Amino acid sequence: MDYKDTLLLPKTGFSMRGNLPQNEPKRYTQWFNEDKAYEKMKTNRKNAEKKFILHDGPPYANGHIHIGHALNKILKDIIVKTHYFFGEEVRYVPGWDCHGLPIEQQVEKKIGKEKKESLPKSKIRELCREHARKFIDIQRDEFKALGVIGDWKNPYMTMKFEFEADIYRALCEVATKGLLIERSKPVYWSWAARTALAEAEVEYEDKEDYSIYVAYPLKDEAKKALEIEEDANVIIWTTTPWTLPANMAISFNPEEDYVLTTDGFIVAKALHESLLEQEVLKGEIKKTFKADILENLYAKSPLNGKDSKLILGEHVTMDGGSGCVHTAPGHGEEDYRVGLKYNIEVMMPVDERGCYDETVVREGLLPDPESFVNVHIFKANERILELLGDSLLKCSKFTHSYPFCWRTHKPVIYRATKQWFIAMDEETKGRDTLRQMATQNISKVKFYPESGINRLGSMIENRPDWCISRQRDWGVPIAFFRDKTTGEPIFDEKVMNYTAMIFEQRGADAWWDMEISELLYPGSGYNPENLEKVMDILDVWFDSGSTWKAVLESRVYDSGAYPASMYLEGSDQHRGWFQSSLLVSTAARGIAPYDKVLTHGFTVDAKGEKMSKSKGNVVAPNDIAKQYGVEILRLWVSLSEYTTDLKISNEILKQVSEQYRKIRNTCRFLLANSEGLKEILPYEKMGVLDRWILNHAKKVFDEVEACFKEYDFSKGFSLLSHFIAVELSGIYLDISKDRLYCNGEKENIRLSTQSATALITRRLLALIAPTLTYTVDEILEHAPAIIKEDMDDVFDMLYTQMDNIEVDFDAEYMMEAREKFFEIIDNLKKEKVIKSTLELVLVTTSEKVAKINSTDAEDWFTTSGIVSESTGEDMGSFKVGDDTFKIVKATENKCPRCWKFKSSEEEGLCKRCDEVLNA
RNA sequence: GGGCCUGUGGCUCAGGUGGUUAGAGCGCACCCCUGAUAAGGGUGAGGUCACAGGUUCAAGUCCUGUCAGGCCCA
Repeated sequence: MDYKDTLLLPKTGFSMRGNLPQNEPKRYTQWFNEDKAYEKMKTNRKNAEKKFILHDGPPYANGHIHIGHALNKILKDIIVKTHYFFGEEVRYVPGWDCHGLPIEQQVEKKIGKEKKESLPKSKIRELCREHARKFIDIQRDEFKALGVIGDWKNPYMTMKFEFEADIYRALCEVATKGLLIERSKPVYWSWAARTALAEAEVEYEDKEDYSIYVAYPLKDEAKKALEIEEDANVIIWTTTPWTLPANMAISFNPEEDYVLTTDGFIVAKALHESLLEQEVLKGEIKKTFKADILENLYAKSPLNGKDSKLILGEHVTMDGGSGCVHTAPGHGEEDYRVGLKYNIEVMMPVDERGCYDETVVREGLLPDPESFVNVHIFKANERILELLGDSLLKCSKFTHSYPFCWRTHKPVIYRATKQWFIAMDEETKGRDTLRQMATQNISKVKFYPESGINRLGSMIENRPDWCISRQRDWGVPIAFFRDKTTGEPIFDEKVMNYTAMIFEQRGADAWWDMEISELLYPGSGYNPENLEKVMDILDVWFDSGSTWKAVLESRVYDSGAYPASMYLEGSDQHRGWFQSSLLVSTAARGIAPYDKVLTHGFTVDAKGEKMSKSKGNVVAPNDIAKQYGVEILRLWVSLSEYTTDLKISNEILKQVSEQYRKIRNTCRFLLANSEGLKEILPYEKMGVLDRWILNHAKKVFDEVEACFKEYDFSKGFSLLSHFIAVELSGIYLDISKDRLYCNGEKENIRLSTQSATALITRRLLALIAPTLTYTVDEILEHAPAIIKEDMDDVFDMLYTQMDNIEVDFDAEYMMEAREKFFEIIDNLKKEKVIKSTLELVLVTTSEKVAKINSTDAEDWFTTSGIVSESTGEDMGSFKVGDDTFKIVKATENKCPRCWKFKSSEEEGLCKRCDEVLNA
């Protein structure tokens, strides 16, 4: 007779394999239908004690998403859900960054430069808007395909009218605090196109230039500092003679040695030899000194006799030239920076066409200055060389890589123009400086990982004033009026409020479309004739830096509150969004916009190298979803140490798939084994093995919970995986089979195991739900009532801690015994002496074993008995402490039903099975 | 070149304030089961803790330097 049918074998509709790539999209579609999942999450936690608000950092609305986006959004989703399944109210409103140069360039590429220039600004902006909208739709679908849940029905976009108005309002707040200033700063300038260029609009090409060494005589004070009477000249080197009229200073390296030569020249010691070889000078070293003794003294320009300040700068290198750097703050980024430090005026004698203007006359920058006015700078080089006369120590030509305009393909120049800045070090209206306030605010933020505070802190400490103006079309205008007669901007609150109101209704396009008279509120008292519009737009970092206001504070979004609980982005955003948001929020409100900042690293390939198209090691999220399933990608995120670089490759994904399979199958078995249970057995009626696993699970789950609450998912999942593989699947489920399969349906011994299984399953599912939301949802569909309770789907789940129950079971001792037992068993099996441990009986007088119920004890080792003495054939023995365990062959017969060797007669049922069948 | 960070078996990760033969899971090899079966179980082999110095009775753990990699600047 086949007794198989009399057993209570596992039964479940939950399949072993998930067919994730085929099945995931269907479930996701249901979740996102009418934002059902997100709405349910909001409803279920209404008025929860705690609230967690994740404020989304906006991706740029251009292109498809890559694996980095996927990591970012999945991690956000896991964190939001972690808070959710632990019982908190959550908010997550995703958003997009829409303005900025890359989109403008895409549009220009599409319609061509000529057409772009002929179209009205509002038309171009409309095309940019279309482009952004198209990619927002694409990316939104791609993010949803990753199972990321949020307010997809009403995401934020920085180009929405209300949003543009709020960005502008944030700017007004900064202005009102007195932190908005105008100053000249050099930018890339295409004289051919008469426009400022962004970094991305510059291409490098070869260009032939002069290489000249020029002598600048020291003034008396400087000579005195050097303790010399005779004349001495600082030698500078430059490739752009035309910038010499704007020379304001000479920079020395503060660390390096400088020398005075016998022929009266001053150069860096490290370069003296090379200058001798080039025959720039002939003298030997007469005196060595550090440049700080010359600091703030003067040399004289050989061109115009004006003072040139001697200053110190870290940017001065020893890899060429003379170690004494010609410094013209109007014509170079580094020159400008060091100039700021020494309070040096920005001289800018070149107009937008690249010609000298009246400045050269007014300031006397050249001899016979009138003859230079309207002369193009590149045509002035030769005349300037001539004017230098004997001061020109050496002149040659060479070819080097030089920035060119990407449209006109003409060389560009650095040219100082008026720009808008947010002042870092201005003490206005009785407040600390922005830098001080921001630094203080950082100290109140909790960083994950903690090193983030150093990174953001040192950036705030060292950054220059924030230049927020751009000379572009696709952005929020710096919409201020300027008084034509005084040149002063008008920061009148009523005027600004009215402008903001217009933007809210018509978008920022109004700034281009409407007349000044229309933009002023009726009865403002200003004369439109005497006003002009500032036509610069805002740096897009200011846009995203304002999202705390435009999203968290806005009534347009159900986004939670300001400040947010957390900002979460890649570590590159220390430079970007974390900083811009901190500065705008601190400037406007005096506080940081976030309580916590969490950063993740970048995705790299198996070798730890960055992904690039040229290397061909790029992994696309969609390919992973199609090959492995989104759950695998999500599990990869949870298993990875995200604070550092994250490696991803086929091998790694395969490994993650194995882990997923283990989790899935264990859950399957858990479901199958708790099937049919009506209610949880009271703890005091449970068997010792069941009490042991409950006790152990409690310890593990508590620890996992603590890890997850600190966002340490990889550690939490390691603990969980270990528990699932070793104690749960490896031991407990294996040793429970006899009790579950062979005993009667209503027997306590069976109900006890089922109860422990159900209690563990509920918590286990809630712990993995933030990561494997899809899988848990699928599990619940097939879960028996005792696990499912009144839940409709995964979103009804709530994690609760397990009860603490005591157990009189020395797990460490019993584990050791089990390990030693199986060491011997392995040999017995390999030697073909036995096939199954059920053929064996253990003989021991161990007190620790004696106090355990004998059925539980034999199940622990999966043997047919544990006795204190036996006459069976000796198969080996082992010791735990002082206790001896002897392994012997079972002397009774194999029960055809339960396979234990406990039957008194051949082919006869054992006592237990007999009772079960005849009950 | 500067700032921040990372480097433990094939893979993913543990290793408070330095202290026994460096741990785990996965993978791999071998074996068992066929009543979780495109599952389950057992045993085992894998590590110069990137490298080189130093501090110390003692260093994966502290210090210095080098190399490799990442992000951000210049």
